[in-house]
Amino acid sequence: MGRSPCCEKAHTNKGAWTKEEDERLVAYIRAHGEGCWRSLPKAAGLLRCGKSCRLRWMNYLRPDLKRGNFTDEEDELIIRLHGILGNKWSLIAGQLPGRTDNEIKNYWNTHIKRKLLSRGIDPQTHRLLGAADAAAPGVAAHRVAAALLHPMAIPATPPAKLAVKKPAPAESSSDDGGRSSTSSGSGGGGASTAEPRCPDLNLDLSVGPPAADTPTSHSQPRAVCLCYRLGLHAGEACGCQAAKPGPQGFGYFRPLEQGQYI
DNA sequence: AAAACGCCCAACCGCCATTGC
DNA sequence: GGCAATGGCGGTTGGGCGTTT
Repeated sequence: MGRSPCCEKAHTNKGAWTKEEDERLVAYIRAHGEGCWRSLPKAAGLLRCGKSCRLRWMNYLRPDLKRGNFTDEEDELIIRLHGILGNKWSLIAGQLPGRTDNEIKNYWNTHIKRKLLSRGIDPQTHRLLGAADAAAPGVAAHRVAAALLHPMAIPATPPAKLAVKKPAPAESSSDDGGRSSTSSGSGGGGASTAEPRCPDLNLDLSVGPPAADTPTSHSQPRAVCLCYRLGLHAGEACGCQAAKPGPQGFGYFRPLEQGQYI
């Protein structure tokens, strides 16, 4: 069941953008804002597919983008977030102001993977390379790797899929909003289901040595609830908002401020 | 100096989720 | 409820550029 192409490829440019195309796109968005990407190319006089325009704007032309090398702090943050979120580049990008998912993805593939490998850590699983077999039941070797990376927060396994849905359709995209509202603003899907989301994340943020018998029992349980960051407040749809570090052991973290990192 | 090689990153592609009719 | 349109995301590709031989 193939889908129709997003545009008439016969009449669209491909490949690198020219300066003139960039200027047209920027001028149009400045005048009209980010609107319907489908119709934007025609309205802006561009022979480009709408998706291509969106990508160009998001990844290159947006005025709030931070260019230049990643700092060591950003490096470590990406590593830690990847440990929590897996290849959810848009979610990771949501935690790094001025960075795009594409940029982070590229940076991961070109730099961080090698960096982790040089540390003897599998970049995909965040486990120590070759140590998984030796791990005793319930004592995952990657916790050791996680501890090497950072004293907190590496999950037992990256979540296969975060149950993320837009909490409310009300706010349309604005500035970075399209991305951040979809990414960090999502997660409200839980609002429609009684099923607690956070336990699904399987966040294992133990710091000390885990209890030998059960993987989920920790002497000093500690976890980050991303629900808050994802836009859930006051107990919406989250089993962990009970969240006093109580029986469930979930800590409840404030959303990050600008320039503040996990 | 030139060819070969490797790296980096912008852009494309295909799929999935959401929205509107 | 079903379908099509659209937006968004993650994986992959390929051209440009710097480095090595």
